[in-house]
Parts: sequence; C-alpha cells; structure tokens
Amino acid sequence: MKLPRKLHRSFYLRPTLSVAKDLIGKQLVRKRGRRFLVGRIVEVEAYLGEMDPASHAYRGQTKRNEVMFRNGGHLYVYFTYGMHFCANVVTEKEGKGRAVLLRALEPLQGIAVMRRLRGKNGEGVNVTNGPAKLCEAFAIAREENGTDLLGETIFIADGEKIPPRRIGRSARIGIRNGTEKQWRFYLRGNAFVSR
DNA sequence: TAGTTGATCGTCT
DNA sequence: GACGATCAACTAA
Repeated sequence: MKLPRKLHRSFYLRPTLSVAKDLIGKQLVRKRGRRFLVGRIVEVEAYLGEMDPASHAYRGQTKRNEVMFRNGGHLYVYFTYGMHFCANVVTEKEGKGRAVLLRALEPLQGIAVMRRLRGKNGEGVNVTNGPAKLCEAFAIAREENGTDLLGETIFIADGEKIPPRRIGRSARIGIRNGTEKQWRFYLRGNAFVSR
C-alpha cells in the first residue's frame, strides 16, 4: 500500500473544532521498525482548554498536561484509570492548551500486528474501537507523549475526501462536565465507531 | 443485552 | 485522599 501525503503543520494550527471535524477520514500512521501501522480516523472529540471544564487543560498548565500547551501538531498521551493510555492531537498555537482526542480507528494496514498488541481481547472491531484500545493497538504509551506529528515515527496523512453529510456529531463520551457540548465527531455507519 | 463493578496508579486537591 | 477523556468481566433477567 502506498502511503498518502503527510499533513502540514498549518492543518493543526486552525480552530480546534475544524481540525476535529477534518480529522475524520484522515490516516494515523505509526512506524514500527520497518513496518507501518495505518488506521483511518473514524471518531474524535475536541477539548477546548481553559473554556472547557472537561479538559485536562481547564485549570491551566501542569506538569502532566504540558504537551497540550505546545504548538499544534504534537501528540499528547496521558495515562488514566491506572492502566490505560489515550492519545490526543494538539491543536492551535502554542499556549492555547487545546487538543483533539482520538477515539476510534479503522485498521487499514498492519492489522495482524495490531491484534497481537491487543492480545486476546483484540478480536473483531475491538482492535481499535476505543481511545485506550487504539493506543494499545498502535503501541502508543508514555514514551510517545510529546511526539511531533511532522516527524517520521507517528504522523497523520491525508485520506479519502469525506462528504460533510457522512460526518455525525454528538455529545462527548465518558465525561461529567461539559456534556452539553456537541464536540464529538464520527464517521456515520462505520463499524469501528464506539457505541 | 443492560447494568454494575473491579482493576490499578499518577496527578491534583 | 479522591478520582479519572476506560475496559473487560461479571451478574441478572
């Protein structure tokens, strides 16, 4: 499979909600040794920093969320529930503290490797149909926090054009505050979308 | 199949 | 000291 072209920095520096919507259909590429893992992004959520009570960045910058405040185009990986990792794409200019959480992917290349990384629970859509699941399938953990998405190890590439009508929008999942915000975007009808 | 709960620990209060 | 941008196993029906 031929790899599509890598997204430019300017893609990430735009308003977070636009980036979130436009990430649907793009391809997350992870280089492992000489192999590539590729997945189509089918579900994301936007987190808008200081104006969003559900965001890690709501109460300002800390040691944990430092990467969120970097310039757009970095990967923010955090550890939660004592056992899971979740991956975010940092957006907008440095200091804003905004990001887009990757919630689900559709595997395109390297599926066997992803299943192996997931273990016995990685069957069917369970390989990558959740934020912590896709991190495990793509071997994204603490060491990947802060990765520049314009580098060679992890980046996002252009995918097929998705018509606006195919993109669904809803409230975010798994949060207590900010549930009224319709900041979750997903590819309608795709089997890997969670729920 | 819906609803509940245990796992497990870094981070912030 | 409490709890979380989750997941999987378990229970009930």
